[in-house]
Amino acid sequence: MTTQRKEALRIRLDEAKLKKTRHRTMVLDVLDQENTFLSADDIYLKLKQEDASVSLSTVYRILETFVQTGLVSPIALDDTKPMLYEIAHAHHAHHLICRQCHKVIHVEHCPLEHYETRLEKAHGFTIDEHRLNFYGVCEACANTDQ
Amino acid sequence: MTTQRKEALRIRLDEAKLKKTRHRTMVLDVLDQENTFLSADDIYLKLKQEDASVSLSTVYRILETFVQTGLVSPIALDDTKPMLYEIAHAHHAHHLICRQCHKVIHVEHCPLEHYETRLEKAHGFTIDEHRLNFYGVCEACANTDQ
DNA sequence: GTAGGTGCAAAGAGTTTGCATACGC
DNA sequence: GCGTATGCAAACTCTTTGCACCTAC
Repeated sequence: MTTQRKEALRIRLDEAKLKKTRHRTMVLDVLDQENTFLSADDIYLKLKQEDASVSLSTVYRILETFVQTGLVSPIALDDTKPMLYEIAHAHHAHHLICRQCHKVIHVEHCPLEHYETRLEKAHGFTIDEHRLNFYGVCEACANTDQ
Repeated sequence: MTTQRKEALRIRLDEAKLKKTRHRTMVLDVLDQENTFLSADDIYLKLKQEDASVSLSTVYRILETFVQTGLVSPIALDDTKPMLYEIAHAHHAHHLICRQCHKVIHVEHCPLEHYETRLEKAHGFTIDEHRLNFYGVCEACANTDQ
């Protein structure tokens, strides 16, 4: 990790009003670099490669903190057991998720804004969030299949 | 459970090519009656009220069978730990989920069909399914809040 | 009668927690 | 130096599995 990059990560922790510890910086770095859904264990293993002295429970605690401060979003993908996490994106986004390679494509455009208002009126519901994911097979996997 | 209702449930099991056991009928009955998301444990407790001799592992095994035959859909709701299940609906549906009482409103209309085609072309992705859930507060909960 | 469904207990996976120590501010 | 982050181990929750027995067909 370059000094410059490290500094950028530390600034983001600072903005979230969190102590800038080595482990938090590393977890944020991994999530930011990968830019995909990762489990606590995925992150733990990656950290291990750089620094032997990390514990899985710390990763869980850091992720909990990050979720609460909005740095990271938890994602209940499909019917997978371990909870997955991704770096929070500035914009509300949807996902195209490949069932084979688990690659995730982020779709920033949201077609549902007007529809949401209609739903609220129709059902007397106050909506604060929606989650939309598409599942299928990406181009690369479709090609390697044959 | 009336004889008539029991018979209707048994026919549905038969159509799924499953042996019509007492426990399977009961699990299907609970899911059908409640028409909401239930965890394996929720179902287990309800069955216990009618019949003491049921085990939780049987409920899990029945749910797995039902999911495979398409009678029931597993739902990874939000960031909840236990997996939830609901009776499979004939039509693709979306959900309005109340964060307070966990009531679920089913929305049968889907505004995404054309959008999905556009996405497929734009990203070279073959989409086989999408999941759309709205989170917020229902009318009843909003009223009791004050 | 046979294939497969079920109960029980034990194991497994993922996650959380208590406590002593280490570290950021 | 104070408050909190962390490591370790143990506990906890949800789910699966092995095996003997039972039930639907």
